[in-house]
Amino acid sequence: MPTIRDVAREAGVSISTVSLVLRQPHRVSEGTRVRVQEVIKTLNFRPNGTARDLRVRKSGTIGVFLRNLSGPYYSELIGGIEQVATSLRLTPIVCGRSVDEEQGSRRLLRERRIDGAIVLDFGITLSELAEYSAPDLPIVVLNRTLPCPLASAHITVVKIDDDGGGYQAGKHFIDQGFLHPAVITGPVEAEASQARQRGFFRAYAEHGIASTGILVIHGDFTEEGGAEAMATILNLNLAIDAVFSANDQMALGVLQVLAKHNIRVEQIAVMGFDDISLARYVQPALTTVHQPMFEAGVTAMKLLGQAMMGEERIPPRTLSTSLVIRSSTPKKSSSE
Amino acid sequence: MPTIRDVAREAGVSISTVSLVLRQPHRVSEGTRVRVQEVIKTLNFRPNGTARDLRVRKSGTIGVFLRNLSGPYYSELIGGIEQVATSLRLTPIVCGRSVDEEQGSRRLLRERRIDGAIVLDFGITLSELAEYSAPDLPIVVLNRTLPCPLASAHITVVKIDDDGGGYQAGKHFIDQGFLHPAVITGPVEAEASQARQRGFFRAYAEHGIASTGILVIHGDFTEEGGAEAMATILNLNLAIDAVFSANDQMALGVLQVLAKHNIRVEQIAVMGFDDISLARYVQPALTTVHQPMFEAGVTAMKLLGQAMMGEERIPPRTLSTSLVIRSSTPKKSSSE
DNA sequence: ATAAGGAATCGAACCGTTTCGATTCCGAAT
DNA sequence: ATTCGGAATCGAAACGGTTCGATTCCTTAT
Repeated sequence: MPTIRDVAREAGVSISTVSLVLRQPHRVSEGTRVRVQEVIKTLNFRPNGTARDLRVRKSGTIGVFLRNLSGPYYSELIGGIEQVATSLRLTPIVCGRSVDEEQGSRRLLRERRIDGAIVLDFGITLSELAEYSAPDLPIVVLNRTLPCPLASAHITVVKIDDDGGGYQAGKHFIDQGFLHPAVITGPVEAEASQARQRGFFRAYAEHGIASTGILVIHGDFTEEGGAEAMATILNLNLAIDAVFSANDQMALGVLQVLAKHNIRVEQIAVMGFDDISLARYVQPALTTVHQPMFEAGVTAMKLLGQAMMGEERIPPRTLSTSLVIRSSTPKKSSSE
Repeated sequence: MPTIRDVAREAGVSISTVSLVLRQPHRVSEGTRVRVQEVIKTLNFRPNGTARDLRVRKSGTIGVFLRNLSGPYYSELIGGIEQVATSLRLTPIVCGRSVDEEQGSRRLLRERRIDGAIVLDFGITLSELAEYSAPDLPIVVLNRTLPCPLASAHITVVKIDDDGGGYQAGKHFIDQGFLHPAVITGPVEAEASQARQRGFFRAYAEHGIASTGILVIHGDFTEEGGAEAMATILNLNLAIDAVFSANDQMALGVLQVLAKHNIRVEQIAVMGFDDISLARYVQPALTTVHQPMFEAGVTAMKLLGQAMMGEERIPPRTLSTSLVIRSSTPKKSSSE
C-alpha cells in the first residue's frame, strides 16, 4: 500500500504538496496538480484514514448503538439518522449490544474512534455515558430520562412521549367502551413501560376509574412473556374486557393465547405499543400506539450535529406518538 | 483528555513504561505497575485507539455492509457474525447502503479503517471489492458468484444454495400436486433469484414438465411489486394452480391480492423464499424456503478470521436451505 | 571483588497524515 | 535597479500511541 511519501517521491514534489493537492487543490498550480493526481492514480494511492484521524483529531464517524439489530423498528430509526448524517458528511456505524466489555460499542466510545454517538442500547448506563461523553464526543440518548440537572453538558435526550402514548391507549379503550382493562407492563427497569402504564392509568383516572382497580402484571417484552402473562391473567378468571400490553411483541403473545382459548377480541380487546410491522399482519390486526422512529432518527442526528458543532446543554426533545386503530379493539356492543 | 504522556509525567516513569503497563503488565514490577494504574484511574486516561491503530497498522474492527438495516433476516446474520467475532476479539461495525460515494461502507474500505469486511450490499460491485481487498483487508462476499478464477486472492464467497432451494420449492409443489405453476422472480440483476428460478424449473423438468410452459414475471423484491405481478398474472386469466415467488416479501403481496380477489390457497397455492419472520404470521401462514442466515454469519466470520490470519484463496462455501411447510400450500385434492 | 545474566526501565524511532511558518521565485511597482 | 507582495512550494513539527534495542541496576556465581 503506497503512502503519501511514495506519491511525493514519484511526482518529485514534497509531501505537503501532495497533501495540498488532496485537500485544497486550488492552492496548487495546475501543472503540479495534474502531475500529482496522475501519480496518485497510477500508484492507486488512497490516504490512510487512521493517520488523518490522528492528526486532525476526528474521524468523521458517529456510532449508533442498538440493543439488537433486529426489526424494521430500527431500520426506520437508522433511515432517519442516515438521511441527516449524509448531509453532515458523517458516516454512521452501527453496533449491536456489546456482550464483551472490551468490544463493540463500549470500545468505540472508550477509544475515541467516533466523533459522536446515538445510544438506544439501554444496557449502557447513564453513568457510563456521562463518563465517555466530552466536548469532542457528544452523545444523544434515546428514550431515557436524565436525572434532573443534566448529568453532563454533552448528553442530549430525545424521547418518545410514552406517557402520552399510554394516555392515548387508555383513552381509546374508554372510547370503545372497555372499562375493565388489565395491563401487561415491561420489566421494572424499563422506564418506558412505566411511563406508558402511567399515561394509561391517567386516562382511566380522568374517567373516574382508579388505577387501584386495574390488574397489572409484569412481562419481559417478549412474545413468550406476553403469552405467559396472559395465561396467568386468564387463570385468575377476572371479569376483564381488554388488555393493554406495554409493547407489541407481548401483545402478539396475548393474541395467541386468546386464540388458543377461543376468546375473541370482541370479548377481550387487545392493544399494543410500538407499531412494529408485524402488527399490521397478525389476525386480528393489532391496534397499537405508533412510535415515530424515523422522526426520532432525524431529530437525534440533528441534535448530535449541533452538539458536534460545539453547542452545549441542548434541552431534551419529546416526540409524540399516534394511535393506529386496527381490528383488535372493536367497539364494545352497548350492554355492559 | 489526558494522553499517555500525562500519565507518564504524573507517575514519574517513561512513556514506554506506561504503555507496558497497559499491554504487557507482567513485564513491569508490581510497585510501578500499581502506581501507574492508579494514575491512569485518577486521570481517567483511556488510550486513543486511533493512535494505536496507526502504529500497529490494524484496528481490530471489521465492517459488515448491508443493503439496508431492516428485517430480522439480517439480525440473525449479524448474530452469527457477532458470536464468532467476539471470540476473535474483533468489533463488527455495520453500515447500510452507502448512498454517498464519500461516506459509509466505501469510505471505511477506502481509508482502511477496518481489518476485514463482510459484504452483502450488492450495490458494491465485485470489481470495486477486488480493488479494495488486500492481504491486510480480506473480504467475504455473501450470496454472489465470482467470475470463475477467483478475482482476488483475498476475496472469499459464502453463498446460499439458491438453486437447491428453488429445487426444493419445485419438488414440494409437485408433491402437493401443483402442475401448473407461475413464477414471480426478482430483478434481472439479482443472481440469487435467477438461481432459485433455475432450481425450480429443474424440479419440474425432472417431472417431465418443461420450463417453456411456465409463466415467469419479474418483480422487484418488494411487497408492492409482488402484488402488481400477481395482479398482472390474474389479468391474463391463465389456468394456474400455484405461484412461486423468489422471495417472501413479494409472496406477501401475492397473498394480499389473492385475498382481495377471494381466491383461496386451495385454488392457487403460494410459496416464498427466505423465511422472514413475518412468513409465520400471515394468514394463511406462508410455506417457504428457509435460508440459514445465522449459519451464514458464523461461516462468513470464521472464513474472514482465517483470511485475516493470512490464508489466501479460500474456496467458496455453499450452505443448504431447508423447506418450511406451512399452510399456503395445501395438498391438492385428487382431481386435476 | 568481579563478571555474568536477568529484570526493570528508558529513549527514540516510527506509523501516515495535516498544517504552520518559512523560503523561493517571479513579475509589478517605484 | 531595487523593493514589495503574492503565489507556489517546502521542511518540520505535531497527533498519541507501540516497540526495539540500549541502559541501568540487582543478584548470584566464580
